[in-house]
Amino acid sequence: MSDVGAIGASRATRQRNELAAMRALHRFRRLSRAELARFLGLNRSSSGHIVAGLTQEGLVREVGALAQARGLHAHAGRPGILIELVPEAAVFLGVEIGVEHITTVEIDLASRIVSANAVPFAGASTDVGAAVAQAVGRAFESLSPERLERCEGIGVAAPAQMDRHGRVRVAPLLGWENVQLADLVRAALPVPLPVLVENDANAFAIGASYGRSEPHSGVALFLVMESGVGGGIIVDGSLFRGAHGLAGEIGHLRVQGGDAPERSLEEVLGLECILTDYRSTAPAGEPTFAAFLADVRDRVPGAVAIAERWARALAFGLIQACRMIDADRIVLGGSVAALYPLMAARVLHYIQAMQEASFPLPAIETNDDETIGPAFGAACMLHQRYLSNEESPRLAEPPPLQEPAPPA
Amino acid sequence: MSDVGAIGASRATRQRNELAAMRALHRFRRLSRAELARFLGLNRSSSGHIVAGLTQEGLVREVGALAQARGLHAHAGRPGILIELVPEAAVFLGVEIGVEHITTVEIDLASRIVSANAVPFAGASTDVGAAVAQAVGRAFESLSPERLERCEGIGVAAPAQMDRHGRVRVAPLLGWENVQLADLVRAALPVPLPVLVENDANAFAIGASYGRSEPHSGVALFLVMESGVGGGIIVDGSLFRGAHGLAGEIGHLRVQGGDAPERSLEEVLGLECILTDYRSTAPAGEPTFAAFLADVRDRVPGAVAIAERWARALAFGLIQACRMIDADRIVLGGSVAALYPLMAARVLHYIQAMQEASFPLPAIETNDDETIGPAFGAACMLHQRYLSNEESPRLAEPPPLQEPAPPA
DNA sequence: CATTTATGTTGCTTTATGCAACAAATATAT
DNA sequence: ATATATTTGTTGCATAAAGCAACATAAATG
Repeated sequence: MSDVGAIGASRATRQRNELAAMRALHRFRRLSRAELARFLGLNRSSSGHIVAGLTQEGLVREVGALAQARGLHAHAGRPGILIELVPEAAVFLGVEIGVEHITTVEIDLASRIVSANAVPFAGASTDVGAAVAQAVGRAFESLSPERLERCEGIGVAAPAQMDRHGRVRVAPLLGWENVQLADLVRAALPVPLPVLVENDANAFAIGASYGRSEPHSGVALFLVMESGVGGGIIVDGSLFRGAHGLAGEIGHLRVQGGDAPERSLEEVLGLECILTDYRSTAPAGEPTFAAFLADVRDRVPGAVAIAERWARALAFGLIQACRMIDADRIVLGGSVAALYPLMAARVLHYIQAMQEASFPLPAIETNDDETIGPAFGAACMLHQRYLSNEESPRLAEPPPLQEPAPPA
Repeated sequence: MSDVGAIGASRATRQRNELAAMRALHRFRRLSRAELARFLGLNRSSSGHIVAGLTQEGLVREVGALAQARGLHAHAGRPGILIELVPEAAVFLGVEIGVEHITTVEIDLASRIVSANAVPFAGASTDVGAAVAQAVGRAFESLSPERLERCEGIGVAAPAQMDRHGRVRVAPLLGWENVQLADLVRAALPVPLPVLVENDANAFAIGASYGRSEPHSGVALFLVMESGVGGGIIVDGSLFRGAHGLAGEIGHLRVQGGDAPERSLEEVLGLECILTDYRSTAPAGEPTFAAFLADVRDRVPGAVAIAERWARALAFGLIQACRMIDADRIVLGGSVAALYPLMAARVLHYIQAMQEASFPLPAIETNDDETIGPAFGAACMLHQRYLSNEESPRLAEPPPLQEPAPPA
């Protein structure tokens, strides 16, 4: 049953407040008990109790006797003892099953990357079972027994349409269809663990928006532009999946061609289209994307024309998207995103030309943190779930062992 | 500060659980204490305490000694005493400031319409202050003193872009610009009350989706097609506003014209476009929409051609929208929606023709409940807020009066 | 050095939920 | 009709979490 908003026994209240405290510590890295109390709206003594409990569970600790903000805006008063999450207290795994690679990431309780890894993988020619086995195997390969014991879940990202129950409707790039992916993953685990699966673009969006100290309150659209174009929408810090997990799939928008028949935006914005066009322009040898970028930078007319077309299509897509979801922040990722800085002015020009002035313009950035990707996002999903109230693995723990009451 | 997930003192817990109980009673109309306990995940005795408290506050009552489901699936066991909300316990007002009318609605604690009213109004030629004064005046006009005392808020809907602080950026149809609408409304109130303002399409969407016993879990897109075309998105039962309250504004999508220059979908789908085209086709006298509908029904070629163009544009718009927000339910409202039943097959045909088979199709309905409109939705917004935990007016009440503790 | 200010801790109080037991009211079986 | 089973509503009592107030502590400030 979904959350109906009721609070149960005292212990449930404490559980909830402990998780709220941990979320606050995750967000702000370090807080004194008093700051925590203020942020949570609780009494200082309650905050102290909660920290004591979490400390005993090994989930938080006092950071070396460091004290409060000195220097600028120095306070009078006794400095607080800063508390932080114990990073080693938990492990979350993320895997991306891509078309060409399997990428694995391990993050800790502070949602920081402990290790990351990528290996080549023949996605299109591997059947689901083998792919999952290989991916899960990779994820657990380098996990020491102690960390395995601390593992709180694994997330799997793949270029697939999946519903909220972990069933894959169809994954054209991998040749999957109608697969209970979550169950397959569960079956492949060395130990029972919480499992989440998610579309790769959605996972990317989560990863790219997770853990900022001030979660963007608004609507952010994350695009991943490679051969295909995927997208994910983050609303007030959490993923908007849509009814079937397809929200934000901007790549399938119909693009208006004054000349050609309808095409999907993906066919215009994607790497393949760019390289095909580039090949016909520059017959010399190898039409790599890097060479194309260089040509655009050097203002080679043919390349510039292609880039111009790209910019116009991107502008059109972003406008259509913003009409619907009213995003105020757009983040471009994937290798093709490198083209954006060269064409930013043109894209903005087209955007302004195509819409009335009263419509608020979103901020457009490129994602330059290369460590962030679907695998990281998949791990973050587990991290987020672990720190959330609903269906938290911790809530599913057996009731805390109590010493048998001494006979009175 | 937004909700950080922490729970305060015992009294806050009770408050929260009381509200959860009221939400459950709103959703299911009548529940026994035991059913309520099961639904909330609380103990039966706790449920009893909560019901006792709410009864004393006059918010719920036992419905005449009616008992449990007899007849089909009859139970053994003592029948429960059904509890229901006391409808008269609260009043919520909703007003729509339209271009041609001011509509007012009064609903009760069960979110049922107590009274509704509409008067002609010259929206475009009235300044904001006068419009607000007139609208608020209308809303309170027929409210008896007792019900005024029970009034828990007023919602105002208008065809305007507004942010989440109640500021209107621009409202072309009313000639407003940069107005602090919420403040104006507050100033016009006879007594201080919670105020919410919302875009009319968004308010319509809330009204059309509110109070169903099983809130649609998924994404629903509500369209209002009149002279203009507005839209609102409901996700799992609550409004998705977007970053600036513009989400779902499908009317401003760019439509691909094989022939004409770019147009907004509104210009193609709206009443005006239809009537203009119709006028040029049927030169005889008065080109009303009703006449147009009749002609379409009679298969008059000129009218059918217009309707066909309309169906194609609608299909295009819906597909673009569903690409972005992945809706699984679409509800068409406004007077133009009457055209849909005649063209449903064509619209579906175009939709299927325009997208690949793997994309799940949304269900499309027309809204035929004429009582539902932006004014009702605006009132529902207040109702929803009243029963929600965040910023509930009830939480802002002064602490319950306690008899001074008898000196021990 | 005294003062001010803020932190962390410690008993004690308040209060909401859980539990167990019981009476009440109905369906079902004998 | 009677007995049994089942479910409901109520009532004390136990548990436990948060609030409150007071106090010792530790720094900044004058």
